[in-house]
Amino acid sequence: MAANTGGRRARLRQATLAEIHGAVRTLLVERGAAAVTINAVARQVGMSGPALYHYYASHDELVGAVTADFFRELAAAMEEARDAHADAPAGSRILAACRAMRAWAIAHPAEFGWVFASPISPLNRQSDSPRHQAGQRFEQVLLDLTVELWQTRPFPVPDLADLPASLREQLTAYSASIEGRLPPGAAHVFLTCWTRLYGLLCMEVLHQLDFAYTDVEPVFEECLSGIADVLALDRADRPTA
Amino acid sequence: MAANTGGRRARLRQATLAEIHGAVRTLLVERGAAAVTINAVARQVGMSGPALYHYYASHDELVGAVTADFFRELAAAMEEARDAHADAPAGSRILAACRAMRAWAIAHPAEFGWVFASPISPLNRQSDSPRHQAGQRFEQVLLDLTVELWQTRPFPVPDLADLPASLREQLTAYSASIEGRLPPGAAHVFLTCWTRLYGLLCMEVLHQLDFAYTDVEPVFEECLSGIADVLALDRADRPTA
DNA sequence: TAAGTTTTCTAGAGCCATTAAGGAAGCATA
DNA sequence: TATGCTTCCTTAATGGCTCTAGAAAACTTA
Repeated sequence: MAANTGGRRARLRQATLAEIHGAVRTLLVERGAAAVTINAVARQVGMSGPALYHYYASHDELVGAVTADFFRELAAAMEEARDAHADAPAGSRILAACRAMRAWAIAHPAEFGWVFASPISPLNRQSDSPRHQAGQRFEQVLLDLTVELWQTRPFPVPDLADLPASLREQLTAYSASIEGRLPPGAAHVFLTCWTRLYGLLCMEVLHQLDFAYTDVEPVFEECLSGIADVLALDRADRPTA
Repeated sequence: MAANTGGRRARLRQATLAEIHGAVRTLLVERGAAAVTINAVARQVGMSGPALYHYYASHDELVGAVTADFFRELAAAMEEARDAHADAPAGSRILAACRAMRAWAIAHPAEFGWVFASPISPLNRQSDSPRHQAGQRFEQVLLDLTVELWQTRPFPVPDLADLPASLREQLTAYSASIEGRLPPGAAHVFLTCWTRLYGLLCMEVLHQLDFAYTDVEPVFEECLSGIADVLALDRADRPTA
């Protein structure tokens, strides 16, 4: 199946894969998730339905592969924002990365919905799936930045003794899972910020805020401002949008 | 189509509708959303697929009708929590209703996922759809409680002049849409709390927190505690879980 | 009992995912 | 150059799905 990575055959295969991914995305954006069927994708790239099974073993796998693309694209957008001012303090780069995340979501609502606001099939939840891998790289971006902030300018953390035992244990486990790069208390702050950000974007994309807001942007900025408070960022570290 | 509401036919029809709703729910809970097909539901109630079209015009409409059930059930659970201690201050009843919301979500994850964490079809977004109606009743619960709190023990609100113009306009519009029961500043506080609560539950249900938490309960309690702070609730108004 | 209404059925069109079996073309080796 | 392996693609077929159409059955009412 997997040919030598350099040959002509391999290059053709890569081109076909790219075309397939493009067709999936086009269908998703223009006609919705339900329109992304194996048959429709195959038609779009000019082959018969079953031929697609030479590239992906199932519909789920195809969806997972393209979703991984989206994760990588989103991560790249955030990394670009992060690195645009490499000399700026970590705090302002965190906010820049968050804004980049929302900007990508606004520019690509269909893709964002697929990435975040849709149930993940069991296949794609396996830790060796491309989707899971790409998701981890994405999570890494904000985590890395938070670690950097923690090391250069530690933010206030709650007293572990004040937290319920169950939460303390979970935070300790999570801290260990990121090789202790953040101690449990700092991990708690990180996760709190992450939850607020992610929750708000999820709701926006799922149209759960439509009943009150037509433009979520100022709400998002207020959320960022809350995050900046929690992370004790200087006023100087808070570029205004 | 619609018979006299009292007759024997009408009663039979109601019974069949109830049986259909029950079958949908069973399939959803036991075999997932993808298993809820017109054919499977019909098989479950012992009729042929097309017969179901005498009750609902489409798969979407059926899903919307059952989702409306779930909204009503959730709203009822919250109302029950709210009314369990009718003499308690509004603040503690708000927290009780929030806990009831999460309790229902935990007890009925599949249903909750359908209600909140799934894209809404255009049909069910129409304001005359049962789903939309039931959703409004649900939203009412926390809104009513917040209005009561605002009237009995007003919480601090931000200075409108400090908010961006766009947000101010949207809040004014929202305040008008609820007949001014909350002024724009109070509406802002309400929506902020609502967003946090909803966002966290959404993420929990969508398994977006699995990478860090195995048990979200203490995280939820912390979120509630934050809400209690924003609403300036007394310590006495904060029953511990 | 006769007419009308409501419910249900079968048949079928047109999708879908997926599997099976086989043909054509590229490519390496004898 | 001839042979055989690999890759890519095809058609055919299975069994599911939504939804439509038209006929039959059941029940209500006059």
